[in-house]
Amino acid sequence: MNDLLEVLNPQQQQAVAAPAGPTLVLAGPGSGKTRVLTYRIAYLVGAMNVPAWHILAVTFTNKAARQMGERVQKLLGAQAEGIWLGTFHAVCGRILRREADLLPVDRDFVIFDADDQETLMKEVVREANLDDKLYRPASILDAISRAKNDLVAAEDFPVHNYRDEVTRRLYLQYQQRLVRNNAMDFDDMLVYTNQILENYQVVRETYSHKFEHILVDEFQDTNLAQYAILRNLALLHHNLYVVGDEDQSIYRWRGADYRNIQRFQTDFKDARVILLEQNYRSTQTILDGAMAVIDRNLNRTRKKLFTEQTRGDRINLIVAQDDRDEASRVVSAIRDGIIRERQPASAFAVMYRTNAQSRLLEEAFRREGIPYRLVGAQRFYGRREVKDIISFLRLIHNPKDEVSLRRVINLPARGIGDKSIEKLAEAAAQAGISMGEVLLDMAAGGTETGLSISREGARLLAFARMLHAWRESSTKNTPAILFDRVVEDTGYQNYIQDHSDEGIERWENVLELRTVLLEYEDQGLGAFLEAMALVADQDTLPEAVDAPVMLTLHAAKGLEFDQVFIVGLDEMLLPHSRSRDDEEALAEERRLLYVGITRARKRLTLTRAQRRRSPYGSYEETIPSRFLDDIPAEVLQGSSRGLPGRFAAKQWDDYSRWESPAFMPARREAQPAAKRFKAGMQVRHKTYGRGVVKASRLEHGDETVEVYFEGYGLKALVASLAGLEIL
DNA sequence: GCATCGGATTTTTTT
DNA sequence: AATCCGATGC
Repeated sequence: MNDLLEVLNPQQQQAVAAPAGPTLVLAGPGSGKTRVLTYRIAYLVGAMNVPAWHILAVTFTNKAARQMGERVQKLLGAQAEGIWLGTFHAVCGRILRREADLLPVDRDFVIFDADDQETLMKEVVREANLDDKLYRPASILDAISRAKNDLVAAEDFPVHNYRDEVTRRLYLQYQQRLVRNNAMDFDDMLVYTNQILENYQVVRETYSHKFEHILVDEFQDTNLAQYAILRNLALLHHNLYVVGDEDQSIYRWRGADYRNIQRFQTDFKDARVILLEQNYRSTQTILDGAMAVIDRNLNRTRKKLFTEQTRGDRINLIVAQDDRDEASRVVSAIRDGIIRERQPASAFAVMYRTNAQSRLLEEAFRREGIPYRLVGAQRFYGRREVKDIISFLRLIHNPKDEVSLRRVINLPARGIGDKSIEKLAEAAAQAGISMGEVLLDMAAGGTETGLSISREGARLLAFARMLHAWRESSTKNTPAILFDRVVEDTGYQNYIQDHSDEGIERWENVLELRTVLLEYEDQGLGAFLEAMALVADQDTLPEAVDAPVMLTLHAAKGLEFDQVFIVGLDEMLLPHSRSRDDEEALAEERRLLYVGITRARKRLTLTRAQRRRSPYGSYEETIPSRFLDDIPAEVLQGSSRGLPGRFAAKQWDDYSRWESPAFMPARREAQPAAKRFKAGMQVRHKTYGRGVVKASRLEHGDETVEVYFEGYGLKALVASLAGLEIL
């Protein structure tokens, strides 16, 4: 055990070997957080003799869970047997299946993903005779989700205006529908788990007795529901060990509340607090840039990140002509790194704010013939054909799943249209059972509903018999055999293979799904479906592939790369336009950039484009991200910040409301009426040193000077900002 | 019941 | 630009 501690610095040792009791580890980026967590687990088992099955470790993403699992396995081997380690949702799923008797749904409940939720909500809205333009299902669901994250039940939904009143009604309806579908959504998993812990003393005691030690990663991203669960689980032993960094809280929109860190310290007065500040990842230059960005945020504990590494290269700034140019410059920089500098391709990562930004990058990579890895985005599991097949399987597993039933009952087209489906729905309503159950009843020869006599009944009956046969098959055969039957019986291959390239790709996806299914031969269909619902972010490519990675800033959390490119440092993108009038949201955008910057080990490149194709149509001029202003010139190199556009009078008017007041002063006053510089002048710049003016022009009410600096090359500088000294 | 066409509508991040 | 929705015609 002692050699375990030897490789750690004093703070890490203190954290790993902390005595039992509530503990809060505030860990800056790259401070060895995951290491501390895994070693802590090893320490509990090895030094404190805690059996692994008394330990619960919770993470946010599957990626993090997998990573931690592997490391713990390596440290402990067989001793790790029995530990509960997984995402919040996976852990809750496990508890809920075990305690299903206490739920309004049965053990075979399915988990509705965002698509399913929207389908269901659309129906609820329509049923309520409301306009789905006015009450957009997505936005209603958003409100409901927020309520659930705050543990607010439908009955308690606060009503301040008419819209709230409507939302409340829809919330109530939606919950009812979920139960009727024997389903729950992601948020329900947390809400239900907390409910049974709160309401049933036996359950609470069982689990809080079982989990002597609870460890939580990314604690700053917990929402109230998650916090409540943790508190209930830790009730008996109080051994809640949480690791987090408020500066990396980036899931506010999902209900995360970094104030849980403060809440924790209030609820557990005796909590030990340990600070990890030494960074083992990045160069000091990168850390300086990161701190300069994050220090602008208020209400936080200021941390001083330091490293023993060298200063390293400056942060590179590329200002591209337009977004396409931006993508190709990033890709050619990566190509140079791979070819000229002989860096492994997987040392590079490109990060962006929105998934949509990956498209141009993909195209650029393809133009250069460089293979790449795309994390998340147009997810494999989101593909239509994949969802189709999963819907069949889900319906077989849980016939009450009406969303799946409606999706597949006429797929491929078998003459069952809206009319027939409505008849079926009516029959179900009258019999007081679900549509799927009506079908199964029909297949079994039941005449209870009298549906099978009518003309459309014949077609329904045919489908019903198929469903019935599949159900039989599912109890006797492995999931893969069932899968084959479904595909064959429905003629699904012919349906999607329309001889186009796309059709072939679709079919390949179906086959790919089958290979995933093979891994669940032993665990069964239920486990497969649960994994499908919860493992949506899974990368579809094996990690071993040596290729650059493209991913969102959100997906980048917890990862690190030698060379990081963050693209799109423009207003509207980063910070994103949606956060424009919300201080808190803006602070979160800043944290997002901070997370991105601190992923870099050796080199960091920030890029922006002067023009961008708007998602709507034509090109639009951009404004440089306000965050660029915060990075001190001493740590930057490359293009000028591309600032001229920012002060163009016209744009200023359009976008002035964008600027927070604190950033506005001084700069506008400095507009010169005439040129101060002309070609040939010797000047001095505080970063670049001595240079010769090549050209100067008045632009957008400011003076842009091109200066040639020894060792840096030609730079375009804005006179009012650059602080050029004429020699 | 189904296919096709045209018009309207796109609001970020993920378990 | 791309996708979704609805209306129309077969």
